[in-house]
This record gives sequence, structure tokens and C-alpha cells, in this order.
Amino acid sequence: MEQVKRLRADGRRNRERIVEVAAELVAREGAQVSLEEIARRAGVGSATLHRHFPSRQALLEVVFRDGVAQLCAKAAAQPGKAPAAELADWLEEATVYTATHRGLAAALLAGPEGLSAEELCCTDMVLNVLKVLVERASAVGALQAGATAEDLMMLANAIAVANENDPHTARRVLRLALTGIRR
Amino acid sequence: MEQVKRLRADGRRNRERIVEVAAELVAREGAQVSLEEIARRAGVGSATLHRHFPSRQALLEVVFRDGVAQLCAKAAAQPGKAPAAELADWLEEATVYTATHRGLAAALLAGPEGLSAEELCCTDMVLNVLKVLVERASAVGALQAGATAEDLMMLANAIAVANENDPHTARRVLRLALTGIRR
DNA sequence: TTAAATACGGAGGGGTCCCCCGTTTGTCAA
DNA sequence: TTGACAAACGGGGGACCCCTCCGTATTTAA
Repeated sequence: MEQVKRLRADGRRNRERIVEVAAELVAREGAQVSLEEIARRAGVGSATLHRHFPSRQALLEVVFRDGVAQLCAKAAAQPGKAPAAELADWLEEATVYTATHRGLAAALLAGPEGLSAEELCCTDMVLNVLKVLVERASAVGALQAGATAEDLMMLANAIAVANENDPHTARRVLRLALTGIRR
Repeated sequence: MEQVKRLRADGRRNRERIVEVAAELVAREGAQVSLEEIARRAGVGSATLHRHFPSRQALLEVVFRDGVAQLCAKAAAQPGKAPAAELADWLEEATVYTATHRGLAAALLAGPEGLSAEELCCTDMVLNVLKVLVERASAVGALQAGATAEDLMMLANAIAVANENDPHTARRVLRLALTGIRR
């Protein structure tokens, strides 16, 4: 907020336009879209893009931030569910969300790699949510020993990257993993 | 074999040299190493590399073929193990193998994408092995309903990509998924 | 209104992938 | 052995990408 105010009007407009275009392109072509292409379609020079977003990861982060934040918010508002179900349901939802948003899975897996470090990145948001849920589920003994929040996030993201655009399969396999593949 | 005989002597040598160098480079830098760099170090022009391997995937395929074949062979020779253990153990071994060989996981996940289609690719080899193991385990009811060979391969590979160079974590998480994360 | 601060974007260096095509090299038949 | 032909080579170039420099244009605040 206070950061935004410091931007000149044109800067602010360009920045927004870039994110907007990037969201669209990334959704359509995946996380490795050409940054030049994004700049071109946003009607700015590539230098401008790079000035606003020093790394591809930084741009992706901003592109996905809102959606992820919204997703995270949902974790809090689950009325009187059992901790295990709470965790499982949210993880499932997160996986589906990630699998249906091209590029997000890759971005999450990459973590805060090459980021300004200051800001709370998507990875951290998700991780924080999971830590709480894992804690709760653990407390009632509903979790396999040794399963950490990091593990779960990694697993969910891994499944999502492997199934970009196939949320159905992603969800199914995640469920399998949660309930166990052996019998 | 009959294909190889058709190659001229120098062609054969170059081809081998390229694969050799590629194996080394991919192991050290991952699946996205520069093809030009490979060509350079192999002492051939980039055109030569592209003539031998029309796509990056084709090259990776050859780089990994032997190792994967060997891995697959191990699946057959398991003396009187229970089907469930047979499957679990092999999958674990495969995951560790994949996670310790940079670039392999990505190549396996990509599947036969852009390949000559004729030859048996690594993905197919693994899949064939898994189909047998899954069948056996299924027959004795040791597998969760709905778990397919494709699912298992995808899961194992997904975990491996997410943990390139960290086979320890990869194995741990795979085990969690096999036995179930909820309790 | 104007000077300082800020943001812009063309251009270019260094890289990659991939292919064309003139040249070299291996092969095999005579 | 030799020569002609097929096979393989690789320099070079086009198209693209990332990223940065730096002269220019715009905004802002005085």
C-alpha cells in the first residue's frame, strides 16, 4: 500500500497492465511464456518489465498472489470440521486450484527462489496454512508420524505440476496418497 | 542393432560421444542444459547433434535408456516376495533412482512427447513393469481400488521431480503416500 | 512554471535453438 | 587400389529470448 503510493502514476499503470497481461498469457501458455511477449502485449518495453519485476519468479508471484491468498483464507473458515477432514479437504482444494492454474504449481515448487525475500510469497502463505492444519490434525493423532507441512505441500504441488490442466486426476491421486495406496 | 550398422563409422563415434557428454552434463546441470554446450564439448557442430537427435527429449531418452532398462530388470528378479512388497519396494527404488539422476524425472514425466514413436521409450519401459506389479498386487487385494500403473508412475515421478537431488526426502514421502498420510 | 526525480523504451550484447547447404569423409564396387 | 557416390559434417545465419545501458520523456512537487 505505502509502496504503491510511491510509484508514479504511469509506473503504476504499466505495472498493473503487465500483471494483467502476464496472468492471461501464463494461464494460456504456462509458466515459461516469453517475458518479451508479455511486455510486447502490455505495450511496454522489456526494460520496463524487468524494472518492475527483476525475475520471472517475481512476476509469477504477483500474478498468483491474490488467488493463493483467497485460497488460504478458505482454510480458516471451516465450521467445526474434524481436523483430519479439514486438512484433507483443504489440501484437495488447493491441489485442484493449483492444477487448474497453469504455471502456479511450478511457481510454488520453486519456492522463494530469487525473490526479494522481504515479502510473504505464495509458498510461505500456503506453508503457513498447512502448518496450522497439520498441527491440529497431529494433535488428535490423525496424521501419519513424520508427515510435515513441507511434505504435504511438496506432495500436493508435485502432483499438480504433473497434472497441469487435469485437476480430475490430480485430485484422485492426491486422495489415494492421503488414504494410502497399499491396503 | 541393425540400425547401428547402417551408421557410418564417424557417425557412430560422434553419436556415442554426444551421448557420453550429454550424460555428464545433464547429470551436473539438469535436463535443460544447453544443447550447444553439449555439442561444443563433444567437439561436433550443433547441426550434427540435431541430426542425431531431433529433439532434446530424444537425446535424454538415449542418455537414460540403459539405466532405466537396468532398473526395470530388477523388478523381474524378486524372489518370492509378497506382491504388495514387490510393488512398494520397486517403486521406492525407482523413485530414489529417478531422484538421484538429474533430468530423468522430468524426462519420464514428459513421456514420449515428440519422440520417434517407434522405439520403446523409458516411460513405456517403466509403465510396463508397473503394470505387471500392479496386476499382481491387485490380484491379492493389496492395492487401493482405482490405483492404476499410470497413477503410480506419475506419483513417483512427480515426487522425484520435486526432490531432484534429495532422494532421502523423495523416498520418505513416497512411503508416506503408499501407506497413507491420514491415520 | 520549472527543476529534480522518476520511469520509459530502443538498441544491443550474449545466449539458445534449429536448419540450410557447400564441403569433407567413409564405403564399396569395379 | 581407386574412384564415385552416399553419408555425415559443421560454419554460419535467422529467429528468438533474456537482460542491461543510457539518452529521452513524463510526472511531481516546489
